[in-house]
Amino acid sequence: MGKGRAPCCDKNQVKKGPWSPAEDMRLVSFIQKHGHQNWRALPKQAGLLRCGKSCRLRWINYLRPDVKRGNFTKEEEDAIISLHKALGNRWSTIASRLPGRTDNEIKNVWNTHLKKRLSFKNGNNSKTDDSNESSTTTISSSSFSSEIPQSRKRNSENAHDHDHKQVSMTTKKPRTMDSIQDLKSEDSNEPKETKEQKEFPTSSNNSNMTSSGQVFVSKPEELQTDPRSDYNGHAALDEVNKPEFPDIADGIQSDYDYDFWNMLDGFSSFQSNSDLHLHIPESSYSLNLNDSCNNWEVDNRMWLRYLESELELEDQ
DNA sequence: AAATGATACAACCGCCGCATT
DNA sequence: GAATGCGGCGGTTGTATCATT
Repeated sequence: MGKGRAPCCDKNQVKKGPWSPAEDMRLVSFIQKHGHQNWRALPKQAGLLRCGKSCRLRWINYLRPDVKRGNFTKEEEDAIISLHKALGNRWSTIASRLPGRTDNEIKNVWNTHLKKRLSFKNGNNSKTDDSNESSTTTISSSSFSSEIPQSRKRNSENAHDHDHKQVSMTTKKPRTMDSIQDLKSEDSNEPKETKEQKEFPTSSNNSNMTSSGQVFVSKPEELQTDPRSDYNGHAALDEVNKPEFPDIADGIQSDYDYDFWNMLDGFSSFQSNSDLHLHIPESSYSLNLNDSCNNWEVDNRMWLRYLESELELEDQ
């Protein structure tokens, strides 16, 4: 290979930085319909001005239906610690043992909490940070469980007019995920990590996908939005439905209203009512794609409709 | 109230390994 | 067997937010 690798995408033609809600919706919508057999081709097909890798990453780390967010339990942390001891920085392998957790997230937790905590425990109380950490050791486990988050929760009133480029990074809105988590936790005890993880060593395999990558819908609640900003939901929905997405790089103002998240929180009820396949057991993976396709397409439409109605965006 | 530092985490980058041609 | 394409992985960076001074 003397020529070196061709870049995976034309860096000048792709958008970088945080994902806007509209992009998220578009990606979710596309994957729900078509799966993700080819990441490289996906952005084009979906009308996204993104690198395929970026799409993949966004999907795996954030938009996947079964991605668990926040609320690292003590057990999970302990598992990470012991797995890291055994495996080292093989985050994806570690992630495969922790259903719903992504390698990226685990990596972050390790780097920001566990590593410090361990070094402190090991007597490396090298001072400030560690002592800090010690006082917040509760944090590490519960930092993700809603104690700390309180403090880190975005304050919707603080709206400065930030460039929307930080939307997703800052719109973690982690706690809104709790509602999902509740739903998910219903079957979180399923033998996921046993069979699945042996067969599917990578973190991406936790998702409710068929072998072709098609996905049983979740609500795009995972969408990162900025509660501070005044999101134009209609625009986002329009974008999703548009065949082309030419100006996504600049055209989408990813501004959500904080209420939007509350609304999404409430969505769980809708979801359960509508039999949305938020958390399909592994056995469902074997379902015939065509059979399930229509169902979740309908679900998807239902979700969009619900969203529109909640946003009062229904066609008038 | 403002400035500064620390923290958290989403996203990017580059490399590697496998599959295909 | 070599070249190429793609997905995946791990390390690192950038920046919003919170805490402290």
